[in-house]
Amino acid sequence: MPRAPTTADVFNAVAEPRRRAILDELARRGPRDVSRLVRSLHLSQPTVSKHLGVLRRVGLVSATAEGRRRLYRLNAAQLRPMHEWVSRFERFWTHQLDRIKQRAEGRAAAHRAEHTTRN
Amino acid sequence: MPRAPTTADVFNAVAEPRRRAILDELARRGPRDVSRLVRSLHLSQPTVSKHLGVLRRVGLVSATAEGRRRLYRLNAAQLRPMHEWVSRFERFWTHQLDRIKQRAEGRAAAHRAEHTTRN
DNA sequence: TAAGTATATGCTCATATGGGAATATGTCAA
DNA sequence: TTGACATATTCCCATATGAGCATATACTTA
Repeated sequence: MPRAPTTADVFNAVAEPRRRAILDELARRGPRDVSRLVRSLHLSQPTVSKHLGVLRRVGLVSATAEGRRRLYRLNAAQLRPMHEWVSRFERFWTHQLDRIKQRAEGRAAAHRAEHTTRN
Repeated sequence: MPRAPTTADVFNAVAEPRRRAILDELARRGPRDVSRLVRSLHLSQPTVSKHLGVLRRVGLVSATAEGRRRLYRLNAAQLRPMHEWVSRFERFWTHQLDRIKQRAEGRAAAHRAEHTTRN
């Protein structure tokens, strides 16, 4: 079974640096039309449109026709599951205690490894 | 310029569901060797090894030789930049106030687009 | 209606991916 | 040593991607 259709989920959509750039831009400056994004991100128009297409498909942005231009607006709520997923790991670098525990485990394993075998 | 080598960064590494599963497992149960992961995740051994390879390359896990098996251990700190990036969007779904503000910005921008310059 | 502007799409190309199967490598046990 | 186990790597294949270019679409304005 080859790779699954990727750009169909938020994690993959956001894995593309330029798509993150687009989201950043929309978050910072509010709704923007395509040409404006093209100018601020220094990308070709088709490239921007395609990335916006991916973001739209996963619901991270929505577009409203505004004459012949299209206003894209951030729909950040779709990032929530991702935020929740990463947040589950927050404790690993936040709490001193966990850091210590983790290091201790590390040492134990290293110690074990050192003595069980000779490499 | 075709696509950039992807699995070279954390965002991409984590875009793969099975790789997230591996990280989840390591986070929940602590260090694990490959066969154990193979069994709990119901994936083939080569598949697991390959995914671990990607995770290792981006620093999300580290391995210590433990006899003929290899103990993989989570290195969640690498997720921090990602956590920080997503967190910047947290306000969009957390605070009622921001939600309202966002809509207001949206309207303002729409208004501007309609009335200001023609590109 | 005919240009002109703003966006979206289609096509092609080079490359990345992930899985499966087979195999290499390294390690332990008898 | 030899054979069993644990893990990594290689090869092949089908498919996904992203970029550039050209073109289709839509709306707007002269």
